[in-house]
Amino acid sequence: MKHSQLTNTSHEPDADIRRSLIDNGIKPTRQRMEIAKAIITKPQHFSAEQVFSIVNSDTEHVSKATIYNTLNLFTEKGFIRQVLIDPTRIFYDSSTEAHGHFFNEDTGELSDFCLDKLNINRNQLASLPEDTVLDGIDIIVRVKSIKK
Amino acid sequence: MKHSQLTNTSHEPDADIRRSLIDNGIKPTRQRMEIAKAIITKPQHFSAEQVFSIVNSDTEHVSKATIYNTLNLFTEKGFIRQVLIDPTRIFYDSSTEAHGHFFNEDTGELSDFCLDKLNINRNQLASLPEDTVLDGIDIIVRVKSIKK
DNA sequence: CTAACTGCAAACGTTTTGCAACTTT
DNA sequence: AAAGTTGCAAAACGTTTGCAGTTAG
Repeated sequence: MKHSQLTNTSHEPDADIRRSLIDNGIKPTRQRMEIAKAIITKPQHFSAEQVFSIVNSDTEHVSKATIYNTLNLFTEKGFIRQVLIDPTRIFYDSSTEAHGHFFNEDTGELSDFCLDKLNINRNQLASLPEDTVLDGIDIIVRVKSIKK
Repeated sequence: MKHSQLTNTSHEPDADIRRSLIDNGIKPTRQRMEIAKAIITKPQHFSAEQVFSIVNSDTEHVSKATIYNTLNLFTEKGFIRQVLIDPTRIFYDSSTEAHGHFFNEDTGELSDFCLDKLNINRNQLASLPEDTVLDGIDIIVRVKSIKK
């Protein structure tokens, strides 16, 4: 499922976000609301640095430490997820639905693909290591631009 | 030159490693041999730090910068590959064959699984992003220990 | 001899942390 | 007042880089 914007009954976007945070067990402070808003409004994949810029281009201000702490909190709570692609920095994904990533090594572009086509889960679920449960599957398909 | 135990004949393991490096277009210097040896001898998955310790527990010495530079070189040349699992450091894998990784988030254990079962490639190759070619597929299955 | 490689330490960029101040109850 | 949250600056961390000296072919 997507990060839960469960109640879309309200017409105020803030209310939805607040609800969403609460549903994920996150206390909605001003800063967390700002960050959540930035995440949901802006492109699906983002770095901490990007969130920092977006949030602070606004009237409100949030410190870098809080950005990092909050993104970590959001990740723990399952509100967003990390995408480990670039060894030099963490990317985040506002969709927690099962999907794979295309990563273009030349351009840095990151795009999604649907996992429905692949019958991964069933095959592998049977053969997980001893005494473990599935927590998630990360699939990154690295591509390069065709040189002309 | 330092006291080298590297003067060997064809049936010594060093010769194989040297060959292997050359085959990958890597000039076999003393340090690179040391590092390659450490990698091949020790567990399949390792961090730069681990390589540093292994290599320097020996009589010979290799600096940290050279460890990093060499691991990067080895990766470029396809002699090893990176495994991006932990946002805080890069892991490497001495097997470059196509395979997936199980990562136990509780214990940090990393193990392989075979991709033969999965019919990923064909399906996805048809639908790569425009003007791109496949460069590699990384699959990480995250698991957690069952709590008793 | 020349080009390639190495080591050191310093630089780098991202992320985390310590702590005082501020909210919220 | 207690508990939780935030901001700042500094620290910490893994990794990279500049450059002088060394080594390989």
